[in-house]
Amino acid sequence: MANAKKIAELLLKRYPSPKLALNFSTPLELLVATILSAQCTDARVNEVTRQLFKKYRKAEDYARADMKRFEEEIRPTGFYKNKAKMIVECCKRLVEDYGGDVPDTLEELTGLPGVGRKTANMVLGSAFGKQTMAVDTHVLRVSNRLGLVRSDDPEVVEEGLVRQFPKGRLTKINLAMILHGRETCTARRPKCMECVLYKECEWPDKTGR
DNA sequence: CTCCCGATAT
DNA sequence: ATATCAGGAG
Repeated sequence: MANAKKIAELLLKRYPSPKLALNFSTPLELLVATILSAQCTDARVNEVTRQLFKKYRKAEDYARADMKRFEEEIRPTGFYKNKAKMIVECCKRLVEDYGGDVPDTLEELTGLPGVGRKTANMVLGSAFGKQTMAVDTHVLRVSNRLGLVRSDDPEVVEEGLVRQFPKGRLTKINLAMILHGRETCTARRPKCMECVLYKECEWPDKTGR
């Protein structure tokens, strides 16, 4: 079993104040941006939301959106028909059940259309200041390579990481892991030689490059 | 399990 | 040419 305490310490030293690369200023904006980010780079999401957030400011705005127009507005993020439907349906529900506000519990968030566990944890952690571990593709990969939790089931990884890391720093560690996965422990050609976790890592395929 | 979707790195 | 990119629904 990998040394979670040591890994957390090194990770936070490398990323002292890690933040999401997604641009947002409200829980609703983060919710929309996170849905758009599925299988898409954060840079592209930010390009799209820069325009989108000027036009759609409240859940009511999305709930009333013209589907065809909205699909075109988010098209570059891919999966645009699904995402458009998810966001609009989700916001209709926000209006009907939550007075247009974004709820702040895991149960309520995952009950919304288009909102899975990863999206819910991301919103809770970065928009509501709660301590959560959102397991996306980066966290999944980094956790498995390090040997922290070996599973391809995001929920299993989440529970394992929550158990091993200090509760009060979960969100920071979460964001640091995401940055580490994006910049260093990349899916293709990870930069093992510049990795601050090299000595803690149990991955057998560490390239010598 | 498949499908949704386009762009980019390798 | 193929894997992958801040996933989730049916």
